[in-house]
Amino acid sequence: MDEQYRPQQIEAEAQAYWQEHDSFAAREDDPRPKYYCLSMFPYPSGRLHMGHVRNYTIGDVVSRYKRMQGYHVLQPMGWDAFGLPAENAAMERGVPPAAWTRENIAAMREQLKGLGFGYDWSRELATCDPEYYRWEQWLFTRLYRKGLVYRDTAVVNWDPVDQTVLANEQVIDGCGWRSGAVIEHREIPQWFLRITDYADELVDALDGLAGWPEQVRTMQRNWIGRSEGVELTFELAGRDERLSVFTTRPDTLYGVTYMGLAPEHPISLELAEQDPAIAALVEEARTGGTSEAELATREKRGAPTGLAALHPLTGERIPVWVANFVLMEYGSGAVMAVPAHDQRDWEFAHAYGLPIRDVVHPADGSELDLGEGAFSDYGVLVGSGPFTGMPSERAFTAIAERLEAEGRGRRRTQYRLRDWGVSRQRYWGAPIPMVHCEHCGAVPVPDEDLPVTLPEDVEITPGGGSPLKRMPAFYETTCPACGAPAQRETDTFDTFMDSSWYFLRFACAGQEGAMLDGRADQWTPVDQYIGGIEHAVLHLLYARFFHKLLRDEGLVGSDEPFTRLLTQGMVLKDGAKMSKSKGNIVDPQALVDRFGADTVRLFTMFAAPPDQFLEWSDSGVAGAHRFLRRLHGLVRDHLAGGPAPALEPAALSDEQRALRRKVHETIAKASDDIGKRFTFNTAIAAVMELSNALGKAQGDASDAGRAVMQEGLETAVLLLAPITPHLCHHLWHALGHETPVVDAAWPQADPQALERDAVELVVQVNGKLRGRVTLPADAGEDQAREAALAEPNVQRFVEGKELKKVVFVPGKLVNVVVGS
RNA sequence: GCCGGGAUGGCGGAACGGGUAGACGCGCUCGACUCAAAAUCGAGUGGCCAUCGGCCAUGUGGGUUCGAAUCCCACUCCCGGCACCA
Repeated sequence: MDEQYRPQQIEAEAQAYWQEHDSFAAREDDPRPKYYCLSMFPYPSGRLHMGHVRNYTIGDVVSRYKRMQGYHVLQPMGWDAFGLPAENAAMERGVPPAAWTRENIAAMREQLKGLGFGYDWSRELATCDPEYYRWEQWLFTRLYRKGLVYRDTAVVNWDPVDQTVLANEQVIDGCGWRSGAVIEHREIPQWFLRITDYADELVDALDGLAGWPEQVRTMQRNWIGRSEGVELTFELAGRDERLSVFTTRPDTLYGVTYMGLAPEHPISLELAEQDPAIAALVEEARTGGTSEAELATREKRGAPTGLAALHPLTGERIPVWVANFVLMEYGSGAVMAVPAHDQRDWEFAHAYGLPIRDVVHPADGSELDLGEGAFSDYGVLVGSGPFTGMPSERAFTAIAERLEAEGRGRRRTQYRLRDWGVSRQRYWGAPIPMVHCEHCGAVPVPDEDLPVTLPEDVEITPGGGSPLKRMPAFYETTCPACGAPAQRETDTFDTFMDSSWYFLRFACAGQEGAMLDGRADQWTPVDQYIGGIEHAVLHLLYARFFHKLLRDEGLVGSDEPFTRLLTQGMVLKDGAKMSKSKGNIVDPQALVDRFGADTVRLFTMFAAPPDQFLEWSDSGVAGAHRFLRRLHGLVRDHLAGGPAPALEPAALSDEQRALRRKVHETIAKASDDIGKRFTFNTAIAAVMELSNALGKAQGDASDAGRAVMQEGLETAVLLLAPITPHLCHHLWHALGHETPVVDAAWPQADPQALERDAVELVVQVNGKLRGRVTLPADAGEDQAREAALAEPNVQRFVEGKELKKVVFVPGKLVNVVVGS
């Protein structure tokens, strides 16, 4: 064995071994139970960043651990290859997006291999491959025929200078990032998927996702936002139109003191022609970014219309205002406002001096104070005509029934979730397989004409919009239905479409005749999915939706795609997210080159539990490297003594027995940490403790001592094998094993080795630590109490005081409670 | 603004169903080796007082409990998502 730890050499050898033996190929005919471990595939931006390294190290550790546990593991990798950065790079460097993307993929693939991740590369895919996106197009045409796809208008960010649609991230403070022009809202026709048809199932099934973090399930639940309420209509005095509003609080109906209209509402637009205040609101609503965050943080403003709505139960005249916080896109663009019982309505009423009328009082009879804000809890109704005195819950039903009986409203379930707009006015994405014909309308591209291939030899210019719109060779076609000249759709799919089913395609690699085949159900659902918390809602919701669409197409048998989910935290440097603009980027490749992949993997897993932030530390990396060097040295020094004799547990000294207990405690701890809790950092800490203990025992050259050392070193190597696979591959061979560690079994703790004959109890007086006592492991409460009270320092604090009680926690502590 | 999360020594973190706060690592200090430095190895390391030992301490302020980093209430700051970044 080499005197020095040489990671470059060791890692090259291990990687060559895995490649030569095809160690990570997943085969369908393997008899072992399957385990599908999936990490979110990357956008090929050019180089791996620390977030990737962290994500993929977690996935690889889980995969290798499961493999050692006897599972047949599928761990694939691919590329989420469509997206905006490729178009930006094309503009900046004049390289076509396809060429730029494929170069990036090649570079990043090499980086992943250099990190030693155990992927089945034979299943690699890139979403920009026509053989991938053709099936997405195929599915879209199926969904179209089923009525799950429709065309409607949607608002986009329009840059009037660059004459192009901008993404939300390209809008900064309401202005275009390149042109600086004030963004305008434009309504354009787009394709939508009816995700709302699946809203109930998507929200109900969350309860069954026991392997998902509660916070992600909560976020998805809130995102879908199912709420029960009443839709009711208000007549307008002197006009034919009615205002339809939705409320989740019909019990507060008698507290309505004004109505709110969205600035884009037809009535607002009509009044704006006469009323400058309303016109200003309409103008403001037409400009600036369209993101919810941007709209929601605008200062709440409004203007009176002079119109009056008639209360559906009392006939009272209620003033109608145009209010910029009412969104046209949700519901009907109108709301009823109850300032006493809704915080936003309260704030608006305060700002404009509108009346606040309380109609619900706290159920416990406490005073209602509306001076600081609204009271939005349920309570008991007051001043509500025949409903006065009812609790909110009963009034909800009673008022809803009354409105239904009078034909002025109906109960309805509303969702915050909106249908999924999948059209993008961009070039670098999968073409939407539709043809627009003057005679036949929108016609899906027939199966035999798929894929609609994206032309790759293009020039992207700033402000030019999608080059597809300038390519007659692409868009000029004939109608598949009537044969007349027609135009192809030039919009492309949202890239979330691409990433919503890739995990299924990995299972069916190489299938040319269908989107999926029987292998999909053999491998999926994914047993463990790992990725960033930033995908908690959108990607993970869309993927769940797609899985159900594919199920209903008969392509998969399961209801949900991901059994367990691990959401990993971000990698920070100096307390901030790594970014080019902050100049705090750490390049993983430079560290791999300097310390080796094992060091980078070890530090990444050691520095924090996976779901928390990871604060980057250069000296921490050096520390991880030192540990590996010490481990290498321990094995080297041990082997210098020749082969170790067989272990005879009965013949060990007390010290040897204690060391061996440490070995088996470490197995128990690391197994729990890695297998159940995913706290790799504490598993590593435990192995470090073991390694420190082994280092201290190096002087013991007796047969029994060397046998315990051999067992201890083998254990350390096995426990670290998923985390630092290259070094462990090397050391495992050095320790005398013919078969590679990647195929070794995960060690089991020996219950006999774990036995102790004495325990230390902590003694507290009134909850404060005052001493410790050591007792036989089988000592009972009486014995513990006696020993505790006899402890000299304890006596000092108990002396002369009334003994009130003694709390005994077996194996842990004795708490003596005394009077003062 | 709305939804979700976080805050523990000089730093990253540990404490797993309320029971020894600070495991493990980094950094720092001292010592060994060396002409010297680096590397390596050994010892120490929350703050304050001290002889055994004590007092204080887990973002802030309250509460529950024999006992709270952990549970409850109210806040502060930081972070993720908000539907066209991926």
